Amino acid sequence: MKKAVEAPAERPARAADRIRASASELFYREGIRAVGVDEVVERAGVTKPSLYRSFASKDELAAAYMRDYDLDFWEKFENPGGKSYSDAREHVLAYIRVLSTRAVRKGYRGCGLSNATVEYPARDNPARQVAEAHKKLFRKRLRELASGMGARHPAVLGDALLLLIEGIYSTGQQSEDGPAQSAVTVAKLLIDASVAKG
Amino acid sequence: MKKAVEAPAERPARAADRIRASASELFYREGIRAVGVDEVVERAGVTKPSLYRSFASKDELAAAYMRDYDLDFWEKFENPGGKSYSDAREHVLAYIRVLSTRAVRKGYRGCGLSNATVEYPARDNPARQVAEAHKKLFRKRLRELASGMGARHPAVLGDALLLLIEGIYSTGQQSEDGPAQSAVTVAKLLIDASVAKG
DNA sequence: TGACAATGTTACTGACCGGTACGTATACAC
DNA sequence: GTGTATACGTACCGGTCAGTAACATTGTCA
Repeated sequence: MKKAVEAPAERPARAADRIRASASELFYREGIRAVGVDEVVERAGVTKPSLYRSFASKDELAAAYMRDYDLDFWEKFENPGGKSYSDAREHVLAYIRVLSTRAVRKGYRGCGLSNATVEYPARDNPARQVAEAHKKLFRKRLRELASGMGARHPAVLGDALLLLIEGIYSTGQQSEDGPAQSAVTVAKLLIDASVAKG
Repeated sequence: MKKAVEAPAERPARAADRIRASASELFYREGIRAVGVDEVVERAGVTKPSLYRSFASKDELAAAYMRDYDLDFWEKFENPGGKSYSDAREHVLAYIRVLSTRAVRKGYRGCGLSNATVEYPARDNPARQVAEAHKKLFRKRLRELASGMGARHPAVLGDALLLLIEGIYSTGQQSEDGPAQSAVTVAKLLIDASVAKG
């Protein structure tokens, strides 16, 4: 036997990676301030010094969480439900459909980036800075898609969609069966009213 | 001389009231978890035992903050800009106008109730419970106003307005000059598209 | 004057927080 | 083997957190 049949590609998983995964889950579910570094390392099955070898501080770990979240977001946004879309209208509607389905379910926690902005009002916080940069790009992307839909005022439709989506993030964690139920209908209304007919 | 010219109506201000005021300001501006009880009492100019004579715990103080915020909110919502409105459409638009003006300014911190929901995901948290109850009522009130506008589907228009407003709260604290700029335009679009013409 | 209520003063607790000094195990190089 | 680098753990630090015990002080009303 060469290498045994077990462990085909499962490397030991670096401590830093385990910590990132653990932090992402805990920070998202419970909030960043609510989770101590001890809890993060315990869940990761490592020890505290391992955390501080890879991350300068808890704030920097939070920033890493933001970057991971950002990456994950764009994957979900650009391929909602695992599919890719060429039509801008269908693209956005698909994202909102998937999102609002999640958002009316129990335990939904909204957008990790928006939540971090609530937890850290100070502009110089590393996590917040990642979140702010993300939101700026997201706004630009939505304007782009609004343009692709043929909106009379792409900036306005882009903003409208952004406000709607952030509204879903927010209300989704305030109650189950919240207004996110109506999100797809509202989005259609918004788009149709913004796109020149004929 | 009777009572001297000074102090016309400024009673000493009960410790509990000073604490409520101090907590409201600090909790709103910096977040509840970010502010310690020591900071609250110091700003109030009182001492810690005074806090715990009037409030059972920090969580209960936070709940009191939520109730104060709730009261303040309804005053602002029902009389936007200090005026009262009989027309539902004008009423909602006036609120959104005032809100979005605040929301594009530096240092805006969104809705204290929504923020508390982000900080405390656990359903049994006292502050969160007040916030959840508030949001339920707010949704109902918006549906009522949508009905007053003559919407074809008041539930949908109510939800649309709620999603929009929560979107303003959220994006307003993510950046200055955010999408809240477009909020009034979007609200008009939404209302006009939802109300039967003719 | 005396009694009561509200508040301040001081000092403390135990738990938890973020962060670190320092020792240890493994693996590969020579 | 011995050196060396990497990756990790044990044990601890000082500070801050929410919350409390015991007592002193004040103002008010009778």
